[in-house]
Amino acid sequence: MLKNNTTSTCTKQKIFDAAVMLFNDHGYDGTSVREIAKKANVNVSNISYYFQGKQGLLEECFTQFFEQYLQFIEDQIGQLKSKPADVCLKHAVRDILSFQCENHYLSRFIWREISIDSQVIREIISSYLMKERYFYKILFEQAMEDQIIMKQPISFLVIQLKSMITMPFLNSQQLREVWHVFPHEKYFIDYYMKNIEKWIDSLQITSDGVTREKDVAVL
Amino acid sequence: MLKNNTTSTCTKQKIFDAAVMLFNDHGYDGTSVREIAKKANVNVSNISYYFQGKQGLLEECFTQFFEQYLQFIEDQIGQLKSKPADVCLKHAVRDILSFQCENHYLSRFIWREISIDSQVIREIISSYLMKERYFYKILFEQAMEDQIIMKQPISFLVIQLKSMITMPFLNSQQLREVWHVFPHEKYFIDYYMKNIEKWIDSLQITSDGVTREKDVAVL
Amino acid sequence: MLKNNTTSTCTKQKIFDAAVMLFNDHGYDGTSVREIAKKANVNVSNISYYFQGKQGLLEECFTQFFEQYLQFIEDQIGQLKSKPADVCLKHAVRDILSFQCENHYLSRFIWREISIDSQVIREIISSYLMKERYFYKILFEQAMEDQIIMKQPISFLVIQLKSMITMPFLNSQQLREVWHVFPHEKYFIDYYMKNIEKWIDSLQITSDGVTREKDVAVL
Amino acid sequence: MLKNNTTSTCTKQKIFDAAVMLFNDHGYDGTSVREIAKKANVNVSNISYYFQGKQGLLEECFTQFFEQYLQFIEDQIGQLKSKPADVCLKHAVRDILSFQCENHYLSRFIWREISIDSQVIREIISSYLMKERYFYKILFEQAMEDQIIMKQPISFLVIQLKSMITMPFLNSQQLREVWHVFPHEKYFIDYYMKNIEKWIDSLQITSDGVTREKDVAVL
DNA sequence: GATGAATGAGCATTCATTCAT
DNA sequence: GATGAATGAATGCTCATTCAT
Repeated sequence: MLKNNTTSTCTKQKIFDAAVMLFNDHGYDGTSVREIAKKANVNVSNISYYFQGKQGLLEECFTQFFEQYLQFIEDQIGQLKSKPADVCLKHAVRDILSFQCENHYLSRFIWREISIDSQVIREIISSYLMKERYFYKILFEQAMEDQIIMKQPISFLVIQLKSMITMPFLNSQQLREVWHVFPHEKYFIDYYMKNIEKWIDSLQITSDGVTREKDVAVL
Repeated sequence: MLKNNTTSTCTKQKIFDAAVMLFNDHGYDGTSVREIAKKANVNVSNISYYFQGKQGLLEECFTQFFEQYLQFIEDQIGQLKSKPADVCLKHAVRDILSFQCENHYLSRFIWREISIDSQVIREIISSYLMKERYFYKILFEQAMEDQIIMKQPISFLVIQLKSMITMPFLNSQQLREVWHVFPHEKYFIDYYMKNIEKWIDSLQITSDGVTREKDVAVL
Repeated sequence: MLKNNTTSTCTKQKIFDAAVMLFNDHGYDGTSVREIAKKANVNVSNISYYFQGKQGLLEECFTQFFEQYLQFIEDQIGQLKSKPADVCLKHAVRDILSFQCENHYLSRFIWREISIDSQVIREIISSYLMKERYFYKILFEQAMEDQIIMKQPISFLVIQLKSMITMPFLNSQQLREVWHVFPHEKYFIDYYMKNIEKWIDSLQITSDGVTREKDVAVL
Repeated sequence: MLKNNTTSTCTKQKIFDAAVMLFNDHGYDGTSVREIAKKANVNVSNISYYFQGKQGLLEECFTQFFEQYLQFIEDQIGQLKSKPADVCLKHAVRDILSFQCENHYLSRFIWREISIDSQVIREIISSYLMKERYFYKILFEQAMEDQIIMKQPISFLVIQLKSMITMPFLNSQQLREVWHVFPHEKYFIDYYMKNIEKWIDSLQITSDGVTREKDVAVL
C-alpha cells in the first residue's frame, strides 16, 4: 500500500514537523516517539532510522534553530561598515522576531528546553551560545565605540535584550489567553518592535541630541 | 526508629525540597519519583502518601510559588494611597526579584514549566495568571492616571516587564556560564534592579520635568 | 476523640461486615485492606490488629460461614430417628437456603472464592468439605436404605443438590438483572424450595406409590 | 533471532493460554501480568502489545467463551423444526458440557469471574447474557407449547438447568478431591448427562404417556 | 525505505504490613 | 485500643530501541 507518497512530503520531514509540534506542546521528555510517529503517520522505527533515536531528533531541532538564528546576527555584523551599530542591532532583532514568528513552535520549544540541565543539551548548545555572545558583543561594542550607546556592562544589556526577544514566544500561549496578544501574527512584530527600539534608544547618550537625529535620519 | 531526626526536617519537606531541585534541573517529565525519593532519602511511597502522587507535588510547587509571588504585588497595591504608582511598581519588582533570588530553583522550574501545554498545569495556573493580570493592570492604570507613565496598551508593558523579571532566573545557568553573571547573588539584584528602574522611568512623560523630580524626591 | 462508640458497634465487627461486602463485590484479591478500613470507617492498622492481616479476615469469613452451614445438616442427621430421611434432607436444604438468604453477601463470596486454587483457602476448607461429604453421605445412605431414594452413586446426587443450593446465591446479581428473580427475598426461597423438593421426589422409586404417600403425610 | 519457533505457537496464543491457566487457578485479580508472561515464556510488554493490557486479556477470555457457548444453543434452535424441543434442549446441554469439558480451565474461570461486580465484566457479558436468556426462552417455550414440559415460569427452569451445567466445572477441583469425580474426563459427561436428562424428563406432563413415548422414540 | 514483532529497563502507583506513639 | 507515618515489594503499564523481514 502506497501510503503518503501522494503528498510528496518525505518521511523525514514529516517526523521532524510532528516532533516540533509535540515537543512544543508537551516538552521533550513529555513526548514519546510513538506519539511522534503516530502524528507523522509513519512507523516508529523510522525515527531511529532517520535521526538515530529520539535524541537525534532533539539535536536536529537545536541545530536547525540556531543555525538560522545566529545567521541573522552575523548578517548584521557584516553591515556594520555601511550602517550605524544601533540600526544593525535593530535589524537583527527584527529579523529574529520574524523568524521566530514563522517558526513559533520550534522557538517556544527551544527557549524552554534550553533551560534544562541535561548533558545532551549542553553539548549541543554550548558552541552556539558562545557564538551568540561573540556576535552580540561585537554589535554592542561598536555601538558604544560610536557613542550611540552609553558605556556599560554588555552582559546586562544582552540579558535584557534577549529577555524581550524570546519571552513573547516562550509564553505565547499565556499572551494569547491572558493578554489577548498574538505573537505569531504579523502585526504583533510591528508593534512589539517599536517597544524594543524605544528601549534601545533609551540606552543612548540622552544629553546629546546629535545621535538621536542621526538615528532618525537613517530610519 | 527515628531515622532522620538528626536533621529535624520532616519527610514532607524533604520530598518537596528534593523535588524542586530535580524539577529545576531536569524538568517535571524528566524527573522520576524514584530520583526524588532517593535524593530526599525517603521511601518512594511517601510521595504518594504526602502529595497524592507526582502531580500533587507539581501542584504544590505552583501553589507555593504563586501564592508568594502574587502577595508581593498585592502588598504594593495596598500602598498605592501612600506612594506614587511607579514607586509601588518598583517596590513590587524588587520584592519579586529578591523572592526569586532566594528561591531560584523553584522560580526557574515554574517559569519553564508554565509554558507546557498540559491540562494539569493549565488548571493550576489559570486563576493565578488572571489575578496577576488584574494586579498589574491596577498598578499601571494608576501610574497612567497620575501621568507618571505615558498612556499606552498595558498588555505590552506587562509583557516587557515580566520578560525582564523572569528571564534571568529561567536562564540562570546560561547567565552564569556564558555571561558570568550570577542571578542568585545579592549584588545582581541591586544592579539589575537599576536597569529595570531605568526602563520604567523611560516610560514616563519625558517632556515633563516635574514627574521626574517627584520621583527622585521619593527615592 | 471517641469516634464510633455512639453506635455501640465494635471495631472488629465493623471491619468484618465491611470486608464481607467488599469481598462479595470485588473478590478477595480485588479488595484492598485500605478500602475495607475506609468502608468500616476505622484505621487500617486495626485489620492487622484484630485479624492478623488480610488473610485472617478471609479465614474468619470461611469459618463463620461453614460452622453455621454444616450445623444445619448435622442438626437434621440428629433428626433421622424421628423423621424419614428425605424429610430431613428437605429440612436441611430449606435451612441452608434461609441461612444463605440472610447472609447473601457472605454466601456469594464463599461459593466463588472456594473455587480458587490457593493454598490458604485449601487449608481452611479441606476439613469443612470432608465433614460436609460425611454428613450428606449419611443422609443419602439412610434414604436409600429406607428405599426412599433409588440406589445410585451418592456423589452425583450431592453434586446436583449442591449446584441447586448454591447457584442462585453465587449468581444472585445475574438472576436479578437478567431473570428478574430475587434470591434474597423471602418468597424466592418458598418457590425455589418446591423445585428442589420436586427433584428430590423424582429420585424416589417411582413405581412404588407407598413412599410417595408417606412423604405427603409427613408434610 | 527465532526464539520460540520450535513449538510453532505464536506469542499471542501462548499468552492467552498461559493467562487462562493462571486465571483459572488464582482468579483474575490474583494473577499478575508478570506471572502470565513468565508462564508463556514471553516478554511482559507483549501482553499490552497484543491485548492492550490485562483487561483486554480478560475481555478476550469472555468473548472466546461466550461466542462458542451461545453457538451451541443457537444451533439447536435451528433444529427445532426437525426435532422435538426437549431433544434439542438435551443436545444443546450435551454440546455445552463437551465444550466445557474440553475447555475446563476457561470454563471454570468464566463461571467464577462472572459473579464479580466489576464494571468491565458487566459491560462484556451483559449482551451475552441477554442473548442466552433469549435462546433458552425459545427452547423452553417451544417445549411447553408442544406440551413436552409442564407450563411453569421459565426463569426457574433455566436457573436450575444452568446450575447443573456449570457447577461441576466451577467446582471441578472440589469434585475431584472430595468426591473423586473427574469432570474433564469423557465418561463423566456421559453419566452426568443422564442425570440432567432425567431432570428434564421429570418436567414432562407425567400423567400423559404419549409424550414420554415420543421422546423414547426419538432417542 | 519501511514495517511490526519483540525486548528489557523504567515508569508512577498501590499493596499489606509494621511500628512507635 | 487505636492511630498515622513509614516501608519495601509488587502492581500494570509505557518507554526507546532493535532486528529480521
